[in-house]
Amino acid sequence: MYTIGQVSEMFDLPISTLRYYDKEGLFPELERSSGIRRFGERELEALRVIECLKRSGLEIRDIKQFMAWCVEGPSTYADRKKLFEARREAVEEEMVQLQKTLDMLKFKCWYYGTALRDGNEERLAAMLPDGLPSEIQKLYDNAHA
Amino acid sequence: MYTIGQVSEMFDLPISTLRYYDKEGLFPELERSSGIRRFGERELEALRVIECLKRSGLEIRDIKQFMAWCVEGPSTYADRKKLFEARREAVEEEMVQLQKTLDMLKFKCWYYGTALRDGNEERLAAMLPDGLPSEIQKLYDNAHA
DNA sequence: ATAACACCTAAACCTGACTTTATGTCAAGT
DNA sequence: ACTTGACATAAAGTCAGGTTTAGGTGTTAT
Repeated sequence: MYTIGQVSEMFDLPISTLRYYDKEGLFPELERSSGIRRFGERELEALRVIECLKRSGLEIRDIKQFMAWCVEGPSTYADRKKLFEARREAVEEEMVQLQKTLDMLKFKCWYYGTALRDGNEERLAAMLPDGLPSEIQKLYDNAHA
Repeated sequence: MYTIGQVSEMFDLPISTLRYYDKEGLFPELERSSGIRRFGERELEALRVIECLKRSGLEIRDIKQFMAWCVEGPSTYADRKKLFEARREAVEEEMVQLQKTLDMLKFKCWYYGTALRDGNEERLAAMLPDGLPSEIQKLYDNAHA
């Protein structure tokens, strides 16, 4: 069992954040001894899941719902599975978007590298929108698709 | 040249958001005729860049800085290039994180699919942390790395 | 015994990115 | 003339996700 300070160190999260999560119901079975929170393996696993669901874009209130399902037992397995499937789809879509973003950024890196060497954007302006070197053209097209 | 309403439709952004961007200095050379904003090709390209930089995680105030550099001219090519290189690194790192997140989500999908078929988590508990089917073990390990 | 720590709560505060509200201008259609 | 619709502004409001503050408890080191 760990104190809030130890968990804070382990997960590199401010103590205030852990207390906030607790207040929001993210550790529904957290134990206390004379007022002091005692974090067990259950709460550590909860934190791993919280970080995962947060990165997937889920809001705190929905993470709370998930934690409530965990307490409720086997009758909620289907709900929990559906939640993870939905998050999986959301993250896959997000990665597609990020790949486009990345292509735009790579294009802009090339663009300003070229502008810097040329000292102006005149040659570049003449190449747009489809007279670019083929590797660069791919980035440009993908980013603007 | 387009009105704010036309741009709102083209980019599927609320008019209020476009006015907010303008107020924040994201269209530093935006023209007006008798008080009415006239968006030109310059502003449309600015909006494309804004969406890209926002998806990369950049804040409005830093996007404003970039737009100011664009007005300043060729002397800021190096700054602009550095900005895009930094965003590129940030997005690449974000994709690594998202891939881990995705592996965790896939693992949880499998986990709850199995729990649902079993009706409980007992068999699963016995498999953790390293007696999982090898495909699943990979997801689990990567997610927890 | 007193100071230093680590913990506790409730409530106020903060930030970023918008959105809403209240009010007003102006051109076009009936 | 008057209503409608698109535009404008300034200022206030909203929301998520924390963080900070103010005040208190309980154990340990000097």
